[in-house]
Amino acid sequence: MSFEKDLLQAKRGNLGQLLFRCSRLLNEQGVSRIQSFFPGVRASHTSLLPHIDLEGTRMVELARRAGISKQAVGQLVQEMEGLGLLVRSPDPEDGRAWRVSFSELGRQALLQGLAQLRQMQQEMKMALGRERVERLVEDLGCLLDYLESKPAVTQGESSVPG
Amino acid sequence: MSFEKDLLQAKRGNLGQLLFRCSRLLNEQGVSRIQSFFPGVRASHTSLLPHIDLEGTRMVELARRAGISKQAVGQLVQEMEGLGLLVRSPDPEDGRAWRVSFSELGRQALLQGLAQLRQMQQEMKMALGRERVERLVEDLGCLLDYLESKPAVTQGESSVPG
DNA sequence: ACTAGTTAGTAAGGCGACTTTACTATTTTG
DNA sequence: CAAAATAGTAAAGTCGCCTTACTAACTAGT
Repeated sequence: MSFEKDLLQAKRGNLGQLLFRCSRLLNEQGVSRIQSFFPGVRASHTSLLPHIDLEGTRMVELARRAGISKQAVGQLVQEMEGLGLLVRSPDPEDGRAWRVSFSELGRQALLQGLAQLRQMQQEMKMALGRERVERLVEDLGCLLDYLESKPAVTQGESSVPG
Repeated sequence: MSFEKDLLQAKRGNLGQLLFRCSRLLNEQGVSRIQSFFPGVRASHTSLLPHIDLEGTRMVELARRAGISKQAVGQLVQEMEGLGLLVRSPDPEDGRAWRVSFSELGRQALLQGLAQLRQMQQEMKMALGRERVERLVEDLGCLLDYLESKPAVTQGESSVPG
């Protein structure tokens, strides 16, 4: 039970740490690229985009898909509506509901954003090799499936020493 | 230039999205395990732990290593000191400075936490295969090196349509 | 048709994890 | 020894959420 050894081992090759830092860096770089040609957009906005269907999506459905509260979605949508990227139109089938969809400007901005992402991935492939990047995507997909399948915490009590 | 096609392609196999979600899930599961036998610890606390040396580390150095402000470190350290996990002692070489180090309880709690992490990684290897997990760690290491070597934004202006 | 219960969305306030700006107390340097 | 740098603290602000509490609209049961 050598504390130092455990500690050292934990520092290098810690999957969680690696994931966290990669995720943060990649996200920062992506967002800063997008902001450079579309100021006002923030990182949190982008989390909603992949969940908006072309024919429009209800806010409650966006909240469900993104895993955040209706109120948070409300705020994000309001901000992006203010930027002219999204539009809300009343749901024809339900007087309480609204459908959120892309404006024409939003569609074009999104296309630009996607082009940036493709370029980033391209640069990454040039630096790391196409194979490695594709392998990474595949392995991460497996990992995500695994993590999402885990039913929260499966653990008996442990005693706290001291 | 089909919008639908681009959108669909972006949704599946998006490295950023994968990283973000894996990172978040893994972190949540790890923290919830740790909390189950050591309540009061929060996710943000753990971000500091790998940077605390055995012989103690100055707060300004912790801030530098963790990439956050001195004030943020100050708050985290204060909270963990309150939990009895860390201790601050005046730096013998500098009257302004304090050295942050683990208390005996903190060391034991950390050992338990590390054991949990090892167990998580073990379960993961059983589910995904040892090879895949090790490959993932290695590839993520490469990706991190690449991302950290990038000098912020290298980009010319793009015109915003509209 | 009318009440009861559910659902879509809004409002207000709070919290966690930071940051910025401004400060004090030391230390180093010229 | 004065000037600049550095370690840490204090206070207030920001961002991205959540919880609680509501209104308005829809749906089902009688």
